Amino acid sequence: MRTRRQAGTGRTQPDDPTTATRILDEAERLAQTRGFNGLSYADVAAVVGTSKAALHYHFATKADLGRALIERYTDRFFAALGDIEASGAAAPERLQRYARLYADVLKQDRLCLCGMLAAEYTTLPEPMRSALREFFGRNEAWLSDLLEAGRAAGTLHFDGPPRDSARALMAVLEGAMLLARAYGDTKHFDAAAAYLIREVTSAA
Amino acid sequence: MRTRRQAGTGRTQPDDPTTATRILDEAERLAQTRGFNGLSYADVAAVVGTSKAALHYHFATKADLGRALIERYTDRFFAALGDIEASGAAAPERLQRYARLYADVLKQDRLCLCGMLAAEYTTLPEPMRSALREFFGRNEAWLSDLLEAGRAAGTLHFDGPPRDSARALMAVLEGAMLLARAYGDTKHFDAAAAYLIREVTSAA
DNA sequence: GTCTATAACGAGATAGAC
DNA sequence: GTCTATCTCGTTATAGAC
Repeated sequence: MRTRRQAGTGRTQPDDPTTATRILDEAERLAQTRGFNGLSYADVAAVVGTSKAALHYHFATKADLGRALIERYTDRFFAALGDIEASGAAAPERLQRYARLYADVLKQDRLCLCGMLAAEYTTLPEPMRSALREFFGRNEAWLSDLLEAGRAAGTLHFDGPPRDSARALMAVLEGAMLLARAYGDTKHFDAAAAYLIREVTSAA
Repeated sequence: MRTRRQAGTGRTQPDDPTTATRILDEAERLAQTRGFNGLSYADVAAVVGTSKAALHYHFATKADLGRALIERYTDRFFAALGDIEASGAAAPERLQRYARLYADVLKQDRLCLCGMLAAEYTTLPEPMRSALREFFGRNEAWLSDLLEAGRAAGTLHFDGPPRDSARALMAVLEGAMLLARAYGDTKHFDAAAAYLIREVTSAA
C-alpha cells in the first residue's frame, strides 16, 4: 500500500536524488525503451545498485510503480506545457515547441512513456489505465485550446472541431515516434511532424 | 529450425484450417491485443486445444513463430493492397480504402500487428526486426506511389516529397489506433484518419 | 531502509513415449 | 503429429534478520 516514504528526519526533501527517485528514473527509461512488461525489478535494481526487495519497499507492487511512473511523467509533461504557455509565444510557435517535446524524447532513443503504455493497454492494471486516459485527455484538451485560440487569432487554419485536429496531431506524433525508432532514424519523425504542422500553419 | 511441415500424405494443402494455421490465428490475435511479449505458448495452446509441446513442433522457437506471424500478416496486407489496385478506383478512393484496412482491424479490438510489434521493437530478435522494417518500407513505397500518381492526376494535393506525406499518413493511422483503443472508442480513430485524408484530398 | 533468502508461479524449451 | 513429463530460468512478491 505504501508508496514513497519520508525518512525519519526532516531533511529528506531538498537532497540529491533519493532512492525512490533513482528507481523511478531507471524504471522510466526501461519502460520507454522496452515497455512496461519488458521491465523487471531485477533490471532496475541492478542499475540503481540495490536489491529487488528494496524496490518492493518503495513500490509494493509493480502496479504501484507503474502508476507512479505515469503520474510523474504527466506532471513533468504538463509543467513543460506550462512553460510554453508562459513564454507568450504565438500559436504556431507553441505548436512547434509541443512537437519538440516529443522529438527530444525520441532523440534519447525512447518513446513517449504513455504511448508505449498505450500499446500494452490491455495487459495493464486498471489504476494504470485510468492514469493513461487522464494523460491523453488532458493533452487533447490542451491542444484543442491552443488550436482554437490560433484559429481565432488567424494564425492557424483547419476545418472542423479543434478536438478532431488535436487528436490527429497527437496520433501523428505518437505514431511517428513508433515508426522512427523501428527505422533507427529520427528524420522519419521530423518529416511527419513537420508535414502535419505545416498543414495547420500554412494559410488555407 | 523447422517451421511448418507437410504431412506424409499429399492431401495437406486444401483442407480445413491446419493446426499450424490455427496456431498462427490465435497467436496473431493475442499479439495484436496483448503484444508479442504478452503472449505465451500456454495461452495459444489452450485456445487451439493442443499442448505447448505441439506448438514447439510447428514453431521451434518463439522467434520463429514471431517471424511467421509478420510474414503472413505482410502477405495478407499486400494482397489487400493488390485488390485496391485492381479495383481501378481513383487515388482519393484508394486512400479511403487503405485507411479502412486499419479501421477494420481496430473494430476487432486489435492493433495493427506491426504497429504493436514496433512498440516492442527493442525486445525483438533480429529476424523479427528486419521483417518489420520490410513491412513498413513496402507500405511507405506503396503509399508514395499512390500519392504521387494522385498529385499527377490532380486528385490529390500536398507539398513536398510524396515520401514525407506517406510517412505522416502511416504515422497518423498507427498512432490513432493506439489512442483509440486506450479510449475504447473507435470514433477517435475515424476522426483522426478523416482529418488527414481530407487535408490531402481537398483542393489547395 | 536495506539486506539475504526463498516462496510461488509462469515462461520457453527439451526428451522421449506413442 | 501430438502427447506427458520435466528442466531451467526469470518473474513478482514475501519473510524475517540487521
